[in-house]
Amino acid sequence: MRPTVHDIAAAAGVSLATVDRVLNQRPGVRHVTREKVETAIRDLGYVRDVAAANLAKGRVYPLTFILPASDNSFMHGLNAEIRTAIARSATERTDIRIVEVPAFDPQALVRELQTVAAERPSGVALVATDAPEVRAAVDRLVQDGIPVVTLVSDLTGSLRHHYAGVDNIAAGRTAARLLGRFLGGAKGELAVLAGSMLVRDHRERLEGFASVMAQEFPALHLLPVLEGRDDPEVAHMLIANALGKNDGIIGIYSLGAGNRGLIRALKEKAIGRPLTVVAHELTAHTRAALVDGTIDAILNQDAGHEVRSAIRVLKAKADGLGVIDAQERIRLDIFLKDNLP
Amino acid sequence: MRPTVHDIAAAAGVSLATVDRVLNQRPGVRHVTREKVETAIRDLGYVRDVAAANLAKGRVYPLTFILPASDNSFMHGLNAEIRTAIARSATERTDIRIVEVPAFDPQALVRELQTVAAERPSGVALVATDAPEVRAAVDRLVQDGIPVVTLVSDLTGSLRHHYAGVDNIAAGRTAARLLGRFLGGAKGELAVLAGSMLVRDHRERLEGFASVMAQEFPALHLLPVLEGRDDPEVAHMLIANALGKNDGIIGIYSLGAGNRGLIRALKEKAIGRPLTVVAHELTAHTRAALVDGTIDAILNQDAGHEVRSAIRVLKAKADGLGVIDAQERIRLDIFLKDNLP
DNA sequence: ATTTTATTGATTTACGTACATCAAAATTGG
DNA sequence: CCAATTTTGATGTACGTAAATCAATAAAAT
Repeated sequence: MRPTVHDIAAAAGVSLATVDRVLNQRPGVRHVTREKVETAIRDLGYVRDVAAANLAKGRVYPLTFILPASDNSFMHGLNAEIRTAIARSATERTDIRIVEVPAFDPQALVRELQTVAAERPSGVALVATDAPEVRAAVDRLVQDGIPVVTLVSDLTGSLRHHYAGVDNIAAGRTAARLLGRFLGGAKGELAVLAGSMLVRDHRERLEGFASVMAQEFPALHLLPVLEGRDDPEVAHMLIANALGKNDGIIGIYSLGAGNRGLIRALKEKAIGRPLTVVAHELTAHTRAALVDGTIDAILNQDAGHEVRSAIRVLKAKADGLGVIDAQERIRLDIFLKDNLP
Repeated sequence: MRPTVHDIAAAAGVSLATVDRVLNQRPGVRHVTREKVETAIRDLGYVRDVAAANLAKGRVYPLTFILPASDNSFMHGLNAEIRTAIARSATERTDIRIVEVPAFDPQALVRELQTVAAERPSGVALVATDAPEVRAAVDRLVQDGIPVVTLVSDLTGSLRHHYAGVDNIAAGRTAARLLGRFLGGAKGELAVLAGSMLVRDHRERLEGFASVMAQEFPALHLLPVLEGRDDPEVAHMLIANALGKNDGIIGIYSLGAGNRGLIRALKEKAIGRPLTVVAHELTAHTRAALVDGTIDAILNQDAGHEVRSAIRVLKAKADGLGVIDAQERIRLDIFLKDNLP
């Protein structure tokens, strides 16, 4: 049987009230007594029954998710996953709120972080915009004792407790090797379509991609990055244009959103032309394109996993508990047409 | 605030005891009364607080994992993951037992299932051997009201509640496409190394592999399957032998265990020879081989995820609750040297 | 109409923890 | 050494549910 507070009290030779004071760091316990209790806790291997504790406290976890107000499939999907999690709130004792802030606007994000901090939620998850002032604002939250996890886009160098997202450098490297190997030693040019070089995850993907290409596939030459602002229309224009005037393009890496435009351009301009395409994010559009052969591979991060992981981690941190690292690692999914879910 | 049993009692105009009788399907409630209570439950959207219920019941979930006594890295890893889960038993209210049975022996598995059934655990997870008598034994367990999930290897057509493992046909298809694309249109022969064709997952992987190869890569010719019995020594002998007498082999698909022997054979016999290799299961050996270029891609199933998923599902089923399907889907991991965890 | 049986209500205890209150004991300061 | 203060103990209530007991009522059988 697992030890209870009663066992601790008996073992330490103190009363239940004292054990409670130690456990919940309430004042009024002498140093030596506190140590006796802590020793007993360690000796018996006591772990607080979180379910019972939460019941007694009537605890709920108010969590705030701060997302950029971007209009693309991925963000819509992320939003939907959070709303699904909200639907489970009753059973999970969470009280989740979604806040949207203008995309790519550090100031707005900082202001929102301050507003959120004032509400003292049990935890905050945010899609980080990579800027020093955001880092500072996050650090302030953490120092205030509020657990923070970054979602999808990390904020390295900050004090955030956890990052629920994929390793984007590895993603770029993986894309490069897939593309390089699929092209089987052919010589030619590669177009790279990104959302914006101002976003950290896009920069990182490009960095990983370029480095593997340079080292291992010298026969493939990278054209200057096309910035589609994650907008299908812009992406369409850029890709159609590039394919139109450059016959040497044999491969495309789309590392951002807005793939709807990319796919349309491919269907118009690349008929009968051998083109190997690797894109990010599995959506209805990219999925169809993968099945019909327009796209050769899709790299994906599972938004549902990211959201559930963020919630688990925030709850655990709020309770001062550890997490199962392997479980919280967000994996890079590689989809070919054969292993679609 | 979420409704409690008291609210249900008030709404239905009955006493707490009656609500309890309905909720826990105890006898002594008239049909009409039962319906009144059930209506109130539905109207108020009552969901039982599982944490409080478990606390009151002092509930633990005795779970039994039945594994084949196979001596390969994957089974060792699976075993280790279950032991890790056992270490979390205290906080998760589980009481997990591992039982080993001779591998590939339906009779032994059936006997064990009967023994286990007699102990009436809250749930059973088993690595299924595909045989009619096993199916029947599993069905008996399920009809007895004991939740059953298959682990790693499924038992289609049985009444098992859930399968915690990957889609092996998709895995084989994916391997075929990776190998085919990496070989870039070259013409030649492919060696396939399996454990045993008596195991369902191996048969399925081969089936998927062969079908994509036949349909989409006609220039590649499959040699007869080599059965290495998941044994490194046998695998080494078979592969060394095949490479020695067939110069036309340009690719290898290893769909079972025993990759240590495969890797050794490759290092001895394939120096300077262009060979594309796709293997299953990420272990210390295959990982090193992927990094040094001996293997080109590894397909993997995360044993930790499988075990945690099996436990979550068994607990949920034992409580008559639903599961989050997307969360319980075991994904096929594709590892290139760039996205290793 | 009376007995038997089936339903229902009322009430209590328990699970493990949190938290509050008041009294008792120990320690500290002067 | 006494008073003031700090520390500790004892005890009770609460959280939402489970489970048991016993009394009370209703319905069915005789």
